[in-house]
Amino acid sequence: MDSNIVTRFAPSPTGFLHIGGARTALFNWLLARHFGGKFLLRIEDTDRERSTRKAVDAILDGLLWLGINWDDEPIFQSSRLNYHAELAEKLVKEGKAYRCYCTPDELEAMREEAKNRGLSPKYNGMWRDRDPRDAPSGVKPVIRLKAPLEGETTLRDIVQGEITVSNDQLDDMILVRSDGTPTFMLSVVADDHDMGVTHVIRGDDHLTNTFRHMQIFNAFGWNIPQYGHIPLIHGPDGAKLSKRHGALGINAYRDMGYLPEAVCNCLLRLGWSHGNDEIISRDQAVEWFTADNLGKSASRLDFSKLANLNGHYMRIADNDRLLEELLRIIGDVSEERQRRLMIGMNGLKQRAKTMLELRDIASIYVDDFIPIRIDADSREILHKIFLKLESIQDWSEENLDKKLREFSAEIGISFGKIAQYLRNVLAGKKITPSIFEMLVAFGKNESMSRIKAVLW
RNA sequence: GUCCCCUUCGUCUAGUGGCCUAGGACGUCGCCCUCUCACGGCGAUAACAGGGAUUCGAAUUCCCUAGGGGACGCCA
Repeated sequence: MDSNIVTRFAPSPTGFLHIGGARTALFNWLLARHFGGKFLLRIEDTDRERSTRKAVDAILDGLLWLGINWDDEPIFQSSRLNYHAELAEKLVKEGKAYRCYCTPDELEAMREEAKNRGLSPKYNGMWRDRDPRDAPSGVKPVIRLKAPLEGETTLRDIVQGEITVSNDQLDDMILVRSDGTPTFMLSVVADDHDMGVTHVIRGDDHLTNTFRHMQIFNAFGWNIPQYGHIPLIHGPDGAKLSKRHGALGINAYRDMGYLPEAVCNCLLRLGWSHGNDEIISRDQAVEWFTADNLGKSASRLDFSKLANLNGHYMRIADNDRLLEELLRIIGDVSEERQRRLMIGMNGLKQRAKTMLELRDIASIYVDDFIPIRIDADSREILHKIFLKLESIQDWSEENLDKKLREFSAEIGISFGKIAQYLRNVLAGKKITPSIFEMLVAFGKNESMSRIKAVLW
């Protein structure tokens, strides 16, 4: 492998970019970046019924959000349909493919028969060597590949190792439909060849397709790319990912408050490892990633691990970036409140595992103040605290800390008690960042007026 | 039904014949730190699916069984 490697991600735009697709894209991207090659994008929109522009946008946005960029312009497979059909025609001329006039009913009967005989359900080659002059009139034919009948096909998969399948397991697949449009099998092969793709990492649900793809490559006499089939990601219950659990669009993860670098890191560790390393930056991943350490067994997405990773990336994230992202979630707030958020961000971000949690904790700096009610004893102590605070000029965390601890010793009330009063009065909550941080974030004026509002 | 793949703590994984009385991370549970909550630190918990074979020696190689997954369309 060298800098000439070309990888690709080829989603079909029939829905959003789900977590499995995102991981496939990430692996291909990393492989290309690691070796200084190219990462290309191909939109497989040949199923006109189900493909939508909206889905294309969702996929592109999702990739961009994850920081996965692609080289060259994305290729839309639909624009190459005629060309693909011509290629098939060429194979027919060369005797490597043929027209088949079977009806759906006949095909159904064949599969049924094969099944009854204990074989895998497949086409029986009925028109393979039949004279085209026997063609029934009025039936539009499909074009099928003359696949080898004997021998076996061996795939040297860069993840799964050597896999051999007997050729009699594979039937003469359809290359061109009766309406003249090429099938996925043909289009993928032709496009991968034309795009110069050298390495394909994809889900192992494609494993059996790969043997078919190889036969088509061979029919054309083209070089076959290196394949690496990675296991699918399963839901938390071990079953196939479905809408119920993790099969959400990547945008859903953003909505749940995850940072893209956390999602990437989590995805990267699902099926790939580098010794005992867990937290792996993007640059580090590019440096370390090769197909050698890809795992062969299926894995599940663990949200608590994602959350842990996300907490880490939030803690090391720039405060202004977090503020920007927070404002995106809660909408715009006054300058004064933004100022408080920025001052308090260090304390806020280490208490949140997701942006949503950050939003909740940050509410103390954003929500309108509602004075709590206190009893007479508390009022007396709070009044003393009020007078003390009023006398403090240097409104810094260090000085407030020093002065309030001295004060605690003077009046013989534990510092914990004092902190508890202040916390409750300033924020109206029992769980908050440090009281000094809040005092500074609110500023002396606001802090004093909040205490006043409770006292009187 | 046929073919293919997979199987180490609850989860993600390290491990490529001796360094493994199996390591790390998340989770969980304790303790410490401490103005609450977090963060951080320390510790505990917990796994080689089962059975054969090869070998002086097997989580690591081979075979069988079981369980799980995937593929068998004029979808991609």
